[in-house]
Amino acid sequence: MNIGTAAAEAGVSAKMIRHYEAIGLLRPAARRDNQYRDYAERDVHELRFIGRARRLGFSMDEIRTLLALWRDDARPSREVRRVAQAHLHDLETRIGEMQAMAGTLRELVDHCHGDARPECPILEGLGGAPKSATTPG
Amino acid sequence: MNIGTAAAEAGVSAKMIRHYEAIGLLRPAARRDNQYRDYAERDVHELRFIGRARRLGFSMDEIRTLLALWRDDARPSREVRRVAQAHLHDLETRIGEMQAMAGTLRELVDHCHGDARPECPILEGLGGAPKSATTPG
DNA sequence: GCTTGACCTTCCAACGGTGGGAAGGTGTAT
DNA sequence: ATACACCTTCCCACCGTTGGAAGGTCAAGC
Repeated sequence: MNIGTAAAEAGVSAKMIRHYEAIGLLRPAARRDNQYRDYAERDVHELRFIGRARRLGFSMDEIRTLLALWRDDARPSREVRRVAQAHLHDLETRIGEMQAMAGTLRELVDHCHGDARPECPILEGLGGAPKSATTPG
Repeated sequence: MNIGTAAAEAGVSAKMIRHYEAIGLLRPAARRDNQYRDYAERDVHELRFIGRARRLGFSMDEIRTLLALWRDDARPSREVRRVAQAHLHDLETRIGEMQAMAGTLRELVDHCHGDARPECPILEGLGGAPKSATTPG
């Protein structure tokens, strides 16, 4: 199966497949006489694994680890769980940070009239005084 | 004031200040005789603006727009609000996507025993069948 | 045959935002 | 004088992905 077909079946771009191979995430694909990469069902399976992991936000390094565990029939599920949980924690942290951003931003947006007048709490919030001390009385 | 001092006061790295200048986000800084960049209070003010906007997740392009509006005393607050709201929407979308990721991941993690046994719903979830059709009965 | 178009190959560069570091000049304190 | 902290410009790296150039190959149609 050509790289394009494998890509379509796995839900990953051909470009990315070559990239994954280049960075050593995947073993070099088999080649036909014409140098075309040749993929079998099990390769597609692996690519699909990568695609799903990416879609869950795992980093390439994490995926590298997960792939190794996946290939090892005797891995302890403990190790897989550890990787996944670490990433989940990471995700939750980032979500929290973004929610804080969004909260602050929403507050600013909510206080802005959004009309033709120049007064704008958003810009004031961004450019305002750094410390609450030197506010003139 | 030297770039390091300005950086410290504004909460932005000196490296970044030079970068912002290089990409045209900031007007070229004044130079002393020794070629050192020289910053005044109002420059620091501007840098602080950028730093805050970055911390709220605005892109460089959005900040470029916001800076222009900020400098224009006659801008309609409507325009500022539009930019901020668009970014807020963007943030919320991304938060939603990450929450979806986290939700799926948590489900997988919760179903994994996480012990010495190799059975692992996490890997099964990542590598499992793509379509519900060809499941052998 | 010969052309067209879709596919494949490798290689190189870009994005956004930040940081690291080299190689050299300058300021200041002792 | 010497040490050290700071400044300058420059180029490179990260991450994951995409785009394109320049060329080879295959399958179709006429």
